[in-house]
Amino acid sequence: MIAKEALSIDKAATALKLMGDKTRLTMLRILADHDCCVCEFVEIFNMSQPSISQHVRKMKDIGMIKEQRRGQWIVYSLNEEFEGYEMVKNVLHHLPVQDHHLEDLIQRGKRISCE
Amino acid sequence: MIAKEALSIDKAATALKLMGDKTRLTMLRILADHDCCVCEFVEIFNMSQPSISQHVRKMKDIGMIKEQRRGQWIVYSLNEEFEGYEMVKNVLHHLPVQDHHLEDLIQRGKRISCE
DNA sequence: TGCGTATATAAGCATATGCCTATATACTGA
DNA sequence: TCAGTATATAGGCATATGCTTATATACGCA
Repeated sequence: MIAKEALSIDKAATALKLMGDKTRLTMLRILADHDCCVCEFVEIFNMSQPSISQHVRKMKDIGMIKEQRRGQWIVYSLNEEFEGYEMVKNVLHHLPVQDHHLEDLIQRGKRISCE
Repeated sequence: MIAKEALSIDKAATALKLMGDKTRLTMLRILADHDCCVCEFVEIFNMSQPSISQHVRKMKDIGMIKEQRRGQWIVYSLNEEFEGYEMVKNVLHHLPVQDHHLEDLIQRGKRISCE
């Protein structure tokens, strides 16, 4: 693996730095199982909407996640075309499932995206 | 895997943040194959000795790498006891081998550690 | 014991990061 | 077209980060 599809140190460091934030890392772990929109993240993290938007933007800017407009909402998901996708997936597999956040959303009637 | 040996988001984020720096990530990729001491890193990165020491210290502080005094030198290596060791190893496997740095060291007669 | 080499720590500085509030833009539906 | 909801951007602030130089500490050897 190492030789053929190795990711450059630079690109990997950029991706890892983004993953090194607790909020973004949790977002990514959620996205590994469920697409989400910004307003859902706002509910989950109890954080201002602009803060969430900025986190999302950073990950979108490097291609780590992708967006898809669905009516009024913009739904985000992991980008399988991302050069570091395999690495990201690998990392996320070491982390605990974050379904409780989604279940909480549903209970509060705040779940938007339908998959 | 996910359930049993999952790393907490907090701990993973801390580890990933440290890996998100190009210098430290390169160090780790080197350490995946070879033990190294601080003065070798100083040569490799062409950076001040205190800067290298600080990078090393951060990784040592969270247990990601370990030290072993060998005479005059302190040799660093990946810590297999580190809770996130598997994740770290996994990430490093996605990166290109950094042997050229070691070969360069040897050519310049600056290689210290013997393995 | 004292010099030379290796490493660590302290202090300072410039830049990066993450959060906030205020405001702009985009889409939906009446 | 206008109100309401969702998202993005701008600007500001406090803290974190990475680097440097200066200095302290630790070890090996004459």
